Amino acid sequence: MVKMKNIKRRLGKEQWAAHGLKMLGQIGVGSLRIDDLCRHLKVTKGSFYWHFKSRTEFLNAVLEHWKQTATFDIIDRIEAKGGLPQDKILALFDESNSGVVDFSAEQAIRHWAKTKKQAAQAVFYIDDQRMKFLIPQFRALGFSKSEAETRTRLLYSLIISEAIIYQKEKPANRRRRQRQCFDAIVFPA
Amino acid sequence: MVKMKNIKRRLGKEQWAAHGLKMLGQIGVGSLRIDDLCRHLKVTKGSFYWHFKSRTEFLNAVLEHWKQTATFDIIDRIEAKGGLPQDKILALFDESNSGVVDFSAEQAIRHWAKTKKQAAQAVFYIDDQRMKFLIPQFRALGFSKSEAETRTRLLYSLIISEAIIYQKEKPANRRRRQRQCFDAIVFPA
DNA sequence: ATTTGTACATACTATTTAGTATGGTATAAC
DNA sequence: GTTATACCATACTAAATAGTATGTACAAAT
Repeated sequence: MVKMKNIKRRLGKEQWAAHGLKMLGQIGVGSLRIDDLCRHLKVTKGSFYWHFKSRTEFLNAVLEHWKQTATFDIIDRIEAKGGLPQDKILALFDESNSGVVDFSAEQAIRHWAKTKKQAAQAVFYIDDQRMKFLIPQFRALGFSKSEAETRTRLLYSLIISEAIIYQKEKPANRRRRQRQCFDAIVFPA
Repeated sequence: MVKMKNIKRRLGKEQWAAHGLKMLGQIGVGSLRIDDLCRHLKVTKGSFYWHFKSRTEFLNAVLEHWKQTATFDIIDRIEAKGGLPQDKILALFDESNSGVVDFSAEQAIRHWAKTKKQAAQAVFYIDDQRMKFLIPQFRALGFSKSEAETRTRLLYSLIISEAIIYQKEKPANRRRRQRQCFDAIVFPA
């Protein structure tokens, strides 16, 4: 009754948010113009301002969408799949770099967090959630509490950096290099 | 018509670039407005457009300033000081996190690199320079070529992440945590 | 003291942009 | 069918913004 199917042409809030997140990742908050967004979605501002009362409200929706898709959904998928601790760790690492999930907005949002408190809170919360997921996996591998925290930090730093540092490598080379870094963290000699 | 009563200090290109870089780190390229920059420097656009023929040209100058201050100057200082390999590595790590050098623009520029080819080239070049500095230090510590590259990557990822991941820790705690990560990379058990 | 070149102010234009007002259209519910 | 609601277009306004034109102030060299 309440739920309504989305037919091709007409857009819902989620689709606006999804496209907003995509643009955010490409050009950043400061450059995100409503006109451009509308042009990209082939609609006009009349539509935009029906869904959102302001640019700010829209950006908040984008932020929520990011929290959901770039963290909760990923962790849910991994937990549902199950497996050994090292498999879960590897799964998180892979999802972050295989383009399955769009990590291009990470950078933009982290920078955005410097000026917007809401973005800062979201980023802090998300970092915490992701690391809280990783720590028990390392503990299950036999690392001490302190060691598990350190290894989590190292791996999380690697994940973030891989999403941020510009690479010119061929995919195969990159994967081999990433694997070496991964092993150095998860399976220290 | 109004006479100038106050003697103001006049600005050079470097000072414009330095303030530009500072603003860039705070708000990002997309939000960097010339009017704001002028207001911040307490001058008007007449001055700005005397030094730079356009916003784009100004941003290029900012980029050059970043390359100089955030990389070349740092490496020069460390090399001048000398010391053991592990000391140089630690020095680079410390300079990146101790607020001695303003790393706040790193994020902004890396994101900027997604849309501006010149920024992308600069970032790639700078990453390469920094890692090229680190690799020989690890080799001097006895690591194999492959191992040295992996450890360099891990440390560099840590450096970038520490500059990007929002922290709420007390400085003392943070330094201890960083030290543990550092040791895990440089002095593996 | 006059000239020269650097640095800045003031006042303007053209364009872009967020947001509004209002009317139209497609779809689901009746 | 008709109606209600969700979605979108058109046409505006006011403010912001990049860039220009022109005149002024100051310091150093001549």
